[in-house]
Amino acid sequence: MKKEISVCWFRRDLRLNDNCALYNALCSPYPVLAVFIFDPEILDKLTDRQDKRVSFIYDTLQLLNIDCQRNGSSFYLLHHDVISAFKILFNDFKVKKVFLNHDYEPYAIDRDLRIKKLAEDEGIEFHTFKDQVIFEKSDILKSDGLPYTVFTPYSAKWRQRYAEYGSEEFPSEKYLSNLLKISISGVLSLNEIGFVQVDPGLIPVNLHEAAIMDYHHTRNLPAIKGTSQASPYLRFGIISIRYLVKLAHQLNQTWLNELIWREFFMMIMFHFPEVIFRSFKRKYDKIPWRNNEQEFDLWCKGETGYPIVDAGMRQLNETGWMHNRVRMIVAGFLCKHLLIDWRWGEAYFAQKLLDYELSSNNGNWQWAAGSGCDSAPYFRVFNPTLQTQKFDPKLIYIKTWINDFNKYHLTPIVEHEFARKRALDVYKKALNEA
DNA sequence: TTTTGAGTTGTTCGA
DNA sequence: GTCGAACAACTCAAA
Repeated sequence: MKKEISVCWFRRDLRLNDNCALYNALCSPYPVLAVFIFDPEILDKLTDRQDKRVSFIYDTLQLLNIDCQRNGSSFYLLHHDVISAFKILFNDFKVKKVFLNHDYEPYAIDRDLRIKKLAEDEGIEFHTFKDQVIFEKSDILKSDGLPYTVFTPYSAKWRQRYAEYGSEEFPSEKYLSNLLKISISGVLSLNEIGFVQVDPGLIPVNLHEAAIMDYHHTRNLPAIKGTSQASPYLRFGIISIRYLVKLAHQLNQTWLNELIWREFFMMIMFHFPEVIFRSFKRKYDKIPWRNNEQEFDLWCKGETGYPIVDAGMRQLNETGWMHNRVRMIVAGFLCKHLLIDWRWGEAYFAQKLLDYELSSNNGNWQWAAGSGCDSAPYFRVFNPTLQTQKFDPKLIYIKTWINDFNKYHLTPIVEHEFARKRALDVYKKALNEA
């Protein structure tokens, strides 16, 4: 007689505390099996067999497994396409209910619908929840019922809603004794998934009250730890968004705004999934990008001859993280100075960033290129030298990421004033003709 | 329906 | 050195 259970399918919510789907699963009448599926459809697209993010996920799952074991359970890891994985689960157990948290990316929406159908065809209940954002999909709409495309009014409505409803709580951690009592032998290794174990080298999160309260003063200075560096943890749901928003709401409205931007871009992608391939402002797809591959390669390697750009790219290449101010500078440089399609930069960041998240990466690249909703006006061209004077005047950040700065004598890939005028001309012409 | 005010993060130029 | 205007109009959101 197979055991009757509920399955909680983890994806980008890798925590046992304050997890909405897990909480609801644990409150179901059946013991809960925690499951993670290494999805070949996602993993096979990764070019680096030493991808730090895979190790990061794997390490996190090991920790969750230890917590499960404390409760007499195990975290069940599978490596199959999702349909096969669920067929295995449905075969090995008498699964009564499946619980999971929403994921808003087009691939994930389609994937989850396929599993929903598979489950329901077997007479298994399929329950999904909002967990990775405070407000999702169409929670925040204009008075005419359409989604916002301008951040500031969206943000105002978001705050108003948050003030009205506050934050819900899903104390899943209190009910872990309802996990299925099971011991799984032969735990899946990273090698079996096709990856090599590496140290993700994560920077610890800085959520000290004082740091958050100073955020609006320090966030633009890449040489100091003025940002929370929470993004990789938030991206995989290791930290709960409800917890971060609560902190932000109490401590710093500028920081809260950044969390609202995250939800804004997720909402934009949900309603306008075509932004993955096209400019939000379609006119901007008329820009004749130069797309010089040698120049792109130099940008990737951090050899443009502009120290602030090169330092940023080297920080990204070495650590998988880049300070936000510097992300704007390097992104603007690629699009404006080099006139390279923002999609190229977006794809490179997607490969490298530990905190890579489709909607934020896309939204921010389109912002830098000027093509996004509510983006920088096209004639705003960052001057790398001025940006350095303003935000890294003592060259501390630059010297941190450019080894032996005294021997750094790269000729600038393009002269600023020339590139600025060229960008303004090309953009102006393309937008006027469109 | 029309009007009004506003719109993440800058830079350059010239008075 | 400081400051306002130009950069470019255009679209959005709300009253």
